[in-house]
Amino acid sequence: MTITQLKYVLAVAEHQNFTKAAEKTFVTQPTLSMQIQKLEEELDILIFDRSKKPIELTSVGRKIVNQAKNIVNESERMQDVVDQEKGFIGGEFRIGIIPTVMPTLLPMFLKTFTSKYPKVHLKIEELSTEEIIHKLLEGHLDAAIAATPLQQEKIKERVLYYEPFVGYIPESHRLFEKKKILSTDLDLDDILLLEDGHCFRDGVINLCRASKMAKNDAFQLESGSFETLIKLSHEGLGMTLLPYLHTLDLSEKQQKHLRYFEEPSPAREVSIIYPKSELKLQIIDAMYQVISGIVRGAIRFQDVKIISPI
Amino acid sequence: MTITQLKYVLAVAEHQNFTKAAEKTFVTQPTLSMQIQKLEEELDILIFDRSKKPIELTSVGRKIVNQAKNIVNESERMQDVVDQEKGFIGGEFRIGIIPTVMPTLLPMFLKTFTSKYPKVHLKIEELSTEEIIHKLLEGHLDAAIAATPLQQEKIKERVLYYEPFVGYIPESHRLFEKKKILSTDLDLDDILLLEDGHCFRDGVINLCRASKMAKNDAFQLESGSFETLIKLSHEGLGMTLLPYLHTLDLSEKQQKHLRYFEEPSPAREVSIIYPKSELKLQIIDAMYQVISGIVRGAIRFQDVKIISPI
DNA sequence: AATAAGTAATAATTTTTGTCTATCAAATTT
DNA sequence: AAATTTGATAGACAAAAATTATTACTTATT
Repeated sequence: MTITQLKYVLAVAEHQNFTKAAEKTFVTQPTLSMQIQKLEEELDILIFDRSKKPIELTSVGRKIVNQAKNIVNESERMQDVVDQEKGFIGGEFRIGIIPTVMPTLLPMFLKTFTSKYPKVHLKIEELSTEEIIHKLLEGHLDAAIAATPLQQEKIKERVLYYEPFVGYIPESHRLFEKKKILSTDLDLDDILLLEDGHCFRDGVINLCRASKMAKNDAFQLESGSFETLIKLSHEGLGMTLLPYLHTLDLSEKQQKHLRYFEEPSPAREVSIIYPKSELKLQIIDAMYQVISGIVRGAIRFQDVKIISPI
Repeated sequence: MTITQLKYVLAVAEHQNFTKAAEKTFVTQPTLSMQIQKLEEELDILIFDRSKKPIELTSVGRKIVNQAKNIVNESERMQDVVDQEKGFIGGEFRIGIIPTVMPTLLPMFLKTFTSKYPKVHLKIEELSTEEIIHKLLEGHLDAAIAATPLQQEKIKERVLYYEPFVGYIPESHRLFEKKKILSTDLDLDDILLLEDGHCFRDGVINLCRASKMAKNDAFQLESGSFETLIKLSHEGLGMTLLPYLHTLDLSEKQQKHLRYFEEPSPAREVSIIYPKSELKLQIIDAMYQVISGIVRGAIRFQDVKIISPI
């Protein structure tokens, strides 16, 4: 059994076709046929059911593919181990970002980062906190940006910035006339929330819980984007809360609806998180430096009270 | 990079000597030299410091060896995956057993098991619960026998038997005259305990805690074996508690000092535990059958109250 | 200091393996 | 029925891995 053979198996399993898999692996089709046959012979099982069109995995085949993924994955980390030691900043870097951070933070640092570290090939994915934790632990991500603290034993956190919550209040709302708002002013029943799965939603709920136990009505409008929430808010359906960086993109007209909290303002903690194995720590360091440098200009320091995202 | 090269690296790292490693891997020494050089060239680092005698790993080398272990380990599991599917019962089976179970249970089932499943090559290690959990998760063990429940997310448990605690009371002791004892009779301050690290010790402490919060004196005799505890007990240093199976080996004279608990007797739950990946499930099944069959004859069913081992 | 033993690297050679081109056979599509 | 797609097979060849033989160096031993 060789790593090459396993890669061939993975390619064929993915494309369900020897010829296409051969192209992708830059060898000829007979090479794949023979090497896979050799592996099947060695293990004394059939990995593929070639009678089906397109080709299918056998039931053992599926398990073998899983194990092959493990092996190939681990083998690809060998180069990371070496890069780590050399202090080389480059190679593939897979990073996950939660949806409520993605659109504001990404444009801010992406250009700077890629021009400063051209050898790093970024692969960015928008993922929920839950998916991020899972993928970090499985080794499918090198790092992620998420709201913290997460209290995950095998994941390290490095705080990038504290992002205050800002109220967005429609003119009809009871809080519109106030200059500054307090967390005790909030009532979960008239706050528009993001849909389930967003940790910013959970943060808001925690914030309200902290002041008073507001009952969550069965019927409540929820949306996947802040833009929609703002529009719904204008329809008089209630106020909403935005993360500070999002408020920077609003029109002047919209800015008039913003109401900041009295200090200490409730805020979310946004961190770069990564597995304790600390592979690619140099790239993580580099990204930390770039992002915190940029955000330092965008968020003035203030006294905040961190709201848990979970 | 090939799996073979990694195996060569591991062999040299283990023996700190190319020639010996070559013998162990059944190739000639130049083969190792060349293949390892090739790998070093590919990764563009030195794995071994050949100037030292005996040869040493470089600092990158150590990390590479770690990663190589991962890869080789995973690759060796491929055969397990296949065996699993074929229902083949054989191959290497690495099992860990806690010290307080080892001497009583092992002789009971070992003969039966090996004669029933001659193709299984058992590798048995005596380990603490902590070490067992660690090794199971790292893939260095296929299964283990330990006191449960452990509430480990990634480990499955299958109860083998419930083993009552039995008091061993010296003649001078206040409880010697009682026919049956109660957990409320116990006082941690006059019970001889195994030394730290044994989960049976923790079980006893939990049992006493459950009845009353006895203060643990600073000076307390502790030992690594029940045999010593019994001797110490005879010296009038206090009573002790034994797991039921241990009491079967005692002399008639010693048996006179045994005092059983009123039902429901406190007991420990002993289980065979294994990773959720469930490789080698057939062998685990087989072992479960053999052990629980044997123990069924040795421990009569009774009403018990399980004491947590952690 | 000379010699022997041990150890890893190197060179030359042989063996094995991986890949390629060319071709075939079966299945699928037109 | 013909054409196309797809995977298996055969033979040739190059690359890679392993072997034997040898060298260079270090460490013990006399």
